[in-house]
Amino acid sequence: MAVETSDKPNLPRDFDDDDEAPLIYKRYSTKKNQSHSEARKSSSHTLDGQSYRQMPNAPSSNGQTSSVQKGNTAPSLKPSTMKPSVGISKASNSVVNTSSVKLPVANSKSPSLADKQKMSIDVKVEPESIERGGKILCEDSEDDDDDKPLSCRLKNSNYDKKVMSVVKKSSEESEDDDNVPLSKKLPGTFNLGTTSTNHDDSDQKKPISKIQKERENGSGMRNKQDRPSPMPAKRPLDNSNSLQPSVKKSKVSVPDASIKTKPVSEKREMKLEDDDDNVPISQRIKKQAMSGDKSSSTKKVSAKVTKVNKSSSKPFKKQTKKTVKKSGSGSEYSKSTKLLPSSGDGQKKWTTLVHNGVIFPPPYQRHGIKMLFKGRPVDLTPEQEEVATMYAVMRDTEYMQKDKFKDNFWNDWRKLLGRNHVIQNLKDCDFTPIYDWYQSEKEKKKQMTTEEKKTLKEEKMKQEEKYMWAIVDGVKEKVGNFRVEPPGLFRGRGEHPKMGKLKRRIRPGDITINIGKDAPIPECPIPGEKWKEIRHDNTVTWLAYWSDPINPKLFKYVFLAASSSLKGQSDKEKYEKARMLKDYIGNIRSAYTKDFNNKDITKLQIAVATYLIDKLALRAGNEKDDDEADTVGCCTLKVENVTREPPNKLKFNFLGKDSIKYENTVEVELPVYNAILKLQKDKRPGDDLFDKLDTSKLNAHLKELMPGLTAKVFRTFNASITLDNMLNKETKDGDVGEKIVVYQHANKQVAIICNHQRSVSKSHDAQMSKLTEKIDELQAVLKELKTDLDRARKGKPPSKSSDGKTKKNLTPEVLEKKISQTNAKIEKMQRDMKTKEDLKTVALGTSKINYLDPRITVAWCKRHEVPIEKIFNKSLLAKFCWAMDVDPDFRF
DNA sequence: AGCTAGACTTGGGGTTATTAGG
DNA sequence: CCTAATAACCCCAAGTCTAGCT
Repeated sequence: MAVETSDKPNLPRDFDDDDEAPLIYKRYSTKKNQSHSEARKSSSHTLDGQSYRQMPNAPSSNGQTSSVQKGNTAPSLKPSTMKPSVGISKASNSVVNTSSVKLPVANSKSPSLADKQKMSIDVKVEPESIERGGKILCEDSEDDDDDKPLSCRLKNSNYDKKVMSVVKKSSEESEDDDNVPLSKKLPGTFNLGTTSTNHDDSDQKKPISKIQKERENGSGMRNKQDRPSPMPAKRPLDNSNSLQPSVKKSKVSVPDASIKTKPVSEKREMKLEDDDDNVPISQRIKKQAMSGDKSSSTKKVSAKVTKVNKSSSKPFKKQTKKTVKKSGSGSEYSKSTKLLPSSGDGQKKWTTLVHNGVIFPPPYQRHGIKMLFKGRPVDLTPEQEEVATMYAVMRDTEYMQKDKFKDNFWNDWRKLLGRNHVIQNLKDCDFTPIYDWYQSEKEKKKQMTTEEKKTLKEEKMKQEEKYMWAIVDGVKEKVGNFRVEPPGLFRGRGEHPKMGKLKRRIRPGDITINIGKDAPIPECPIPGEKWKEIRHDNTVTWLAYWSDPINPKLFKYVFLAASSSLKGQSDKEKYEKARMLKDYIGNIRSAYTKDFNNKDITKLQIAVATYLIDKLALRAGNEKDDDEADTVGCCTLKVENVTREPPNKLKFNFLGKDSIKYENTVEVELPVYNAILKLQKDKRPGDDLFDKLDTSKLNAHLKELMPGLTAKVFRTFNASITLDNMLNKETKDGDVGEKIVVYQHANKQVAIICNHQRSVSKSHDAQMSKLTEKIDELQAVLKELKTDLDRARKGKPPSKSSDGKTKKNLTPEVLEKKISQTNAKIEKMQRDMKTKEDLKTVALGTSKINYLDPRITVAWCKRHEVPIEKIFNKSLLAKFCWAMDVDPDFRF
C-alpha cells in the first residue's frame, strides 16, 4: 500500500521535509511514511511492501537461520560475543551479525509474540535496512495511526493484527519472492551489512547471489542514491524524496528489481536486541570466562581482551535498530532505522554524509537606546552597544549579585570601549534605559496575536529547514544543533571563574565542516566569508565544530539529533554494556570488598572508590583546571567532603557536576568506614581523599574486571536495574493511572540515587500556600455541610452561609453525598501537595533521558498495557525508537 | 606512564508550547 | 475564553573517556 503511494510521489518535496520534521506535521503521516521511506532509501518505498512480506518469510528465513538457532536458542546475535572472533576478521563479523535472525521459532504464524519476534527478526537484514516492518505496517494499515497512541501499536494484539494484515497483503503481492529469497536473502543481507559501506567493493567481493539480493532489496538502490547525492548540494534532500523514481530510472538495473518484487525489504535486524538479550548469556558466559582469565592473568591479557571487545562492539553498529516510527510518520520519530554502516571496520561511522552546514544568528541590530554614565546619556558604537545590552538584559539574574561576573564583564567590555572612553567604571553605569527597552520589546512580542506569531514561526522554519537535516548513508536524519551559538555573556554554573566574560560572535572562519567526500560543500551563508576548513573524516560523527571562545581548548560540535540512527545505536550499546555488568557485578563487589583491608594503599583506594561509585552512583571525578568551577567527583573527593559519624556512617557533602550539591549520609560496612578513617588520617581538609588515584587508573582497573567497563557504567547499571526491579516488584493490578504512579515512584528513586536535582520553582511556596488555602476552604465547606446535615436531619433549615444568604434546603442524602465528595477532594489535594513537595527538588527527566534503558519501560508498558506515550514524550519516543519492539518479557 | 587534544554524553535552567483550572 | 501550572524543548555548560604523543 504504502508502497504504491510512495511511487506516486509526487509528494512535494516539502512534504517530505514535513514528514520528517517531526512533530509538527503529522497529518501527512501516511504520505510521510512513504516519503520517508523514500527519503531513506530510494528503494524503500517499494520495500515497505516488501518488508511486510518478509515477515511472512521470516519463518522461512528462520529455517535458514536455523543454524543460528542452533547456536543458541536464543538469539544469536550478540555481536558482542562474536567479537572476539570478529577481531580476527572484521568482515566476517558483520556477516555474523546479520544473522540476527533470531528467531523464533518458526512457529506458526500465530500472531502472538512469535509474530512480533518474527517481525523483528525477519529478516534480512540489511544493514541499510530501513524501517522496520512493524511500524510501517501499522501506518499503512491506518494512516491515522500516527495519531493513535503507540501503545496500541505496541500492544501485541494490535501489533500483530496489523502485521498480519500487512503480511497478507504483501504476501498476496509477492509471496514468492519472499519465500524464495530468504535463503538467498539472508546471506545477502548479511553481506550487505558488512559491506554496505563500500558499495563498490562489496559488490565485487560479494557473491553474486548476495548482490542480487541487495539490489532487490533496494539496498543497492540506496547505494546508488548515495552516490548521486554528491552532486548537487541541496538536492540530496529532495533527491531522497523524489529520487526513487529518478533513481530507478537512472539506475538501470536496479530499478526493476527493486520495483518489482523483491522485496525484501531490508529489514532491520530489530530483533537483534532481543536476541542479544537472550543470546548474550552464552556469550556472557564466554566473556566471563575470559574476564576471569583476564583478571587472574596479567594485565596485558586483560588489555587485549578489552580491545577485542571494542572491536567487537563496533560490529554492533551494524545491527540495526528499529524504528518505531510508524511510518511515515516516521517523521516523528527517527526516521530510519537503518543500520549502521559501520561495518566491522574499526572506526568508520558513516560512508556518505551530506548536510547543509550551520546557520548563523542574525547580525546585531542596533536599537540606539542610550545608557547612562553618571546620569548622562552615552554614545556607543554598535559593537559596544551590543555588549552593553547583553549585560543590561541580565539585570534580574543572580549573576548581577556576583562580583566575579561584573569584573569579568567589565574587563571584556572595557576592551571594546577603549581606555579613554567616557565610561570609566561599571559602578556608575546605568543600563536602565536599555533594560526598559528590552522589557517593552518583550511585551510587544507577547502582545502579538497568535496569527502573527504563527507567521513568524513559519518564516523561521522556512529559513532553517535546510539545515535541519543531514543524509547519512542515504538516510535522512535530523541534525541536533545546527544553530551556531549566538554571542553573549558566559553563564558558567556555580562559582565559575569565567562567568560574565564576553562570548564573542562565531563566524564562518571559525568553523570546520565535516562532510562526505562526494557531497557538495555547504555554501557559506555569510557573503564574502568562508569556512575555516572542510574535512571528510568518517571516523567521527560531528558535522561541524568551532572552538569555544571562552575556552579555546574546548570544541563546540554540531552532531546529529538524538533520534538519529547513529545516536540510537550508541545509546543501545551503552545499555548493553551496562547489562553486561550485571553478570560481573557479583565478582566485582566481592573483589573490592576484599580489598577494603588491603595493605597496598593504592588497591585500598581503588576498592573504596569503586564501592562509592557502585553504592552511591558517584561520578568518576576527573581532574579540573583552575579556570573551572571547583567541583568534585569520586576520585577528586577531598578529605573535607566526607565526615565520619560513628559507628559506621559517612556523611558526604560536596559540589558535584554543575555545582549541584551532593548531601547524603549513608551507613557503610565497617571496613569501608575504617578505610576512610585511614585515608583521612594525617591529611588536611583540602587534601585529596584518594591521593593515589585518578580516573584513568580507576578505569584501567575496572577494565580488567570487565571489558569496556568504566566508572560511568555503574550509574547506568544501577539506575536501570533499580527501575527494572522496582517496576517488577511494585506493579499491581489496577488502572493505568495507578501503574503510572508506580513508574513515577521508581523513576523518582532513580533520580534520587543519581542526585538529579532541580531548583525549587520560584512560585513553589506560593503554589503550596494556595493549595493550603484551598484545603482550608474546603474544610470550612465540609464543616458547614456537616452542620447542615445535622440540621436537616432534625428538620431544621440550613444555616446561613458566610455571606448571609440563605441556602437551598437539601436533603440529608444530598448533603452526605456532598460531604464525601468534598472529603475526596481534600484527600486528593493533600496527596497532590505531598507529591509536589516531595518532588520539588527532584528532576525525573535526566534519568529517563540518559540512564534508564528504554527497553525496560517499553516492555513494562507492553506487559501492563500502559500506553508508552504516557511515559515517553515525543522526543523520547523518537530517541528510543530502537527499543520499541522489544519483547515484553525483556528484563534488564 | 603521564599528558592532552578530541569527541561524545550528561545536566540543569530558561523558554515556549500545551494542558489544567476557573 | 483567559490565566496559571505543567510539560516539552532548547540551549549550552560541564562532565567522561579514548587515543595518540612524548
